[in-house]
Parts: sequence; C-alpha cells; structure tokens
Amino acid sequence: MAKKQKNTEDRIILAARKVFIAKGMDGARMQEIADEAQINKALLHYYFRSKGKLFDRVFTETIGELIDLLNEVFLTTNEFSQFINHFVRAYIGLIQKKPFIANFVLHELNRNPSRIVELIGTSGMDKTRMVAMISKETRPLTQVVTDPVHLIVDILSLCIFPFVARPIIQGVFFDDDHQAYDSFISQRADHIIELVNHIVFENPSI
Amino acid sequence: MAKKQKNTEDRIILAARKVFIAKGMDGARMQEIADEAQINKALLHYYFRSKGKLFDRVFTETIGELIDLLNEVFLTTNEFSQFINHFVRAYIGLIQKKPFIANFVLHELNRNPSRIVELIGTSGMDKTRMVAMISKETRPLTQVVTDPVHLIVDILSLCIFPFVARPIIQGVFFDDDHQAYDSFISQRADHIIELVNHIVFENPSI
DNA sequence: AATTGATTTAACCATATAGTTAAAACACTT
DNA sequence: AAGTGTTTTAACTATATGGTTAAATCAATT
Repeated sequence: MAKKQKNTEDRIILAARKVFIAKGMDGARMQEIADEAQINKALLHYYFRSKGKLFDRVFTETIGELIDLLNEVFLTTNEFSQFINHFVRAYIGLIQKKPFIANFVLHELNRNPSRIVELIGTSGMDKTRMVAMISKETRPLTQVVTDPVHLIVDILSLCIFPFVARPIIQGVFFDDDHQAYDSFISQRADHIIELVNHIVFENPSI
Repeated sequence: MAKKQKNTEDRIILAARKVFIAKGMDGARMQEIADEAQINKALLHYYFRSKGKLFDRVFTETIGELIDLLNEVFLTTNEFSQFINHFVRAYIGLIQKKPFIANFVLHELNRNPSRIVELIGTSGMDKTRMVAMISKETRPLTQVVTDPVHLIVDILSLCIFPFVARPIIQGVFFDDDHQAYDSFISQRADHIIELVNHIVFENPSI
C-alpha cells in the first residue's frame, strides 16, 4: 500500500456531502468534489465508479442519520411528553449543526420519492408504535388533536420548516441579520415544546 | 405577422414553469421546455434569449403569486382570527392546486437567497403591520405566544411543510396511498385553524 | 404581389462534463 | 529489491447541452 495519509474514502465522502448538499445532485460537479477532497478526478472514479453511486452513498448516509436519530429518541422514551422534549431538541440540534441537510433531503426526495420510502421502510422505524403512544396519551385529553398523524406532522413541520425557509424568514423578519435569525432559532425548541404541551395537555408543562 | 395560433409566449411560460418546477433550474433542459410547449429550440431562444432569463421570469411570477395572495388576504382582514382563517385556507388551497410550487421556491431560494429577499422587499409586503396585529391581539391572551414571529413561522410551517415532505408523509404514514394522503391534507386546514385558535385564544373557536 | 413578422428546419459551434485510459510516481510491505 | 495497491498526471472520448445561424416556409397585412 501507499500514501494512505488519511482515509481517502472518508475525505471523498465528506467532500461529496458538502458539494451535493450545497448544489444538489444536478448542480454538483465531480471536479468540484475532487477539488474539495484535494484529490483528482481519476482517483475519485477509482473509489466511486460513478456520480450516481457516490450520490447514493451520500444520500443514504445522510437520511440514515435522520432516521437513526428518530429511532434512538423514540426507543429511549416511553411517555409522550418526554418524547416531545427529546425529539424536538435532538432534531433541532442536528439541523442547526448541518443547516442545509433538510433542504437537501427534501429536494432529492422529490426527485426520486420511491427511494426514500424504501430507505425508511428498511430502517426499522416503527410508525405503529409511535402512533399508538400518541393515541394513548392524547385520547382523553384534548379536542384539538383528533388524529395522531396530524400531531406528528405538526411537530415535524414546526421543527424543520424554519430551517428550510431560512432565507425568507431571515430576510423578511430579521432584515437579513443572521445573528437575529440564530437567536430566533435557539428559542425555537422551547417554543415548540411549550406549544405542543399546550395543545396536548392543555397546560404548558416543564 | 403569422400563425399566431395561440399566444406562444404564454405557452412557453406554461411549459417552462412545468419543467422548472419538476426538475429545478439545473435539472431542466431547454429542449424539454420546447417540446412541452410544442415548439422548437430556435423559437424558444427567439422569445427568451437565455435559460436564465426564462427562469427568472418563471420564478418571479411564481413567487409573485404567493406574495400577492399573502398581501391580498392580509389587506382584506382586520382581526387576527379572521386572518388565520383566510390565510390558512387560501394558502393550503393554492399549494394543493400546484403541489410542487413550494418545493420549487424553497429549492431555488437556497440556490440564490438574495434574489428572493429583494423580490419580497419590493413586493410591498407590510411585515410590520402583520407583527403589530398579532402583538395587539395576543399580548393579553396567552403565555405560549411570547413572540409574534414565532406564531407566524408556526402557521407557515404547519401549512407548507406537509406538502414539501409529501413523499415521506405519504410513504410512512399512509403506506404510499395517495388518496389517504389527500384526505389527510383536506383535513389539514381545519386542524391548523383549530390549533392556532387554541394556542392564541385558548379556546378552539369556529 | 410585396412586405413583415412568426415559425420551422437543420446544421452548427463552443463548452462543460462524466467517465476512461495508460503510464508513471509513490509509499508501504515482504 | 521486488511487489502491491494508491495516487498523480495528463491526455482523451463521448455526449449533452446552451446557444447561434441562415435559409426556407407560412400566414396575415398592406
């Protein structure tokens, strides 16, 4: 073997991720990925035969992160209020670290919807248990949440959308001041948790 | 003049819109737009010098629709509960008719954030009035909504995200049954209105 | 009939890009 | 030193694509 100065494959994946997330599958250029990884195109193809294969790898890993996090939070909590707390904080934390991840997934999602459904299907996410937990906890409590799925979608929407629409929110409400936007986002988790608790338990707990 | 069988420019715009929305700026092909408009590439360039110009036109018109709707709803309502009602129904109705519009705007938004901020800036949207209205109505009423901007973002999130994430929601919660998803969406407006009324007025009105 | 603008045809150019290839250099192991 | 897998270099192919061009055609106006 030779000059394995650092794991080249990892460098490539990292670079590919950066470029793909920033520009999407169509907008990304293999040359740019190679430059970003500080190697040349030939070596890039030496590791990953084609752009498609490289993209698949990046995409699978990226969405895997999201699913893993969901699963982890989901499996370590029993009751709903605890779940909300963990989930909202964990998800917002993750997206805050990698702000473009949500946009990336959503865009490629619509370019190739079937793949994601597959991925999620094989990821072992137990949607039934999730729905059951919410039903059990909310049934006797509130008239707002008649369908658990609405509640789940509510929570996802409230967590993810503010990142996806960042340029609009920052531009319109904060005069393009990214610090103001950041401080808005850091209040976001608390706000969502309060909101959800309010509609589910009809009092703002915690 | 000759064979102006129908307004060609409109046909082009319509076709361009379809293709751009489906594939994004990068993924779209001028040839495909020409085919879709049932003309040839030469004529396409005869009307719109470049892909960029055509895209600008489509994008501006598309986001203009959204902004116009917001303005209209906003200017024809005085009190907040009325505003919520109009806004939620109008927005969900619009996106339901053109489901990919949200994804399109959000994706291109992140490709070129500054343009949208400009567009919104010159569109005459009066964000201050909006915030003022919400502040006035919510100040004495609730402990959940401490910042009007959070509430606005909440409403936008709840309305738009379910469309943006359609493949996930449909795949995970409805076993890819698009009818089930559609019926979910048609309950969506009522649910959001109830939810927002609940957190703002602490009772589910209307 | 002559003019004019809209539209087609079809070839063409320039460029960007994914992907290939072959040879050499390199670093590490044996 | 020989061998092995990694990396570079650099040229190359094939193709797709945005955009152009020139000539012809077509339909309506004058």
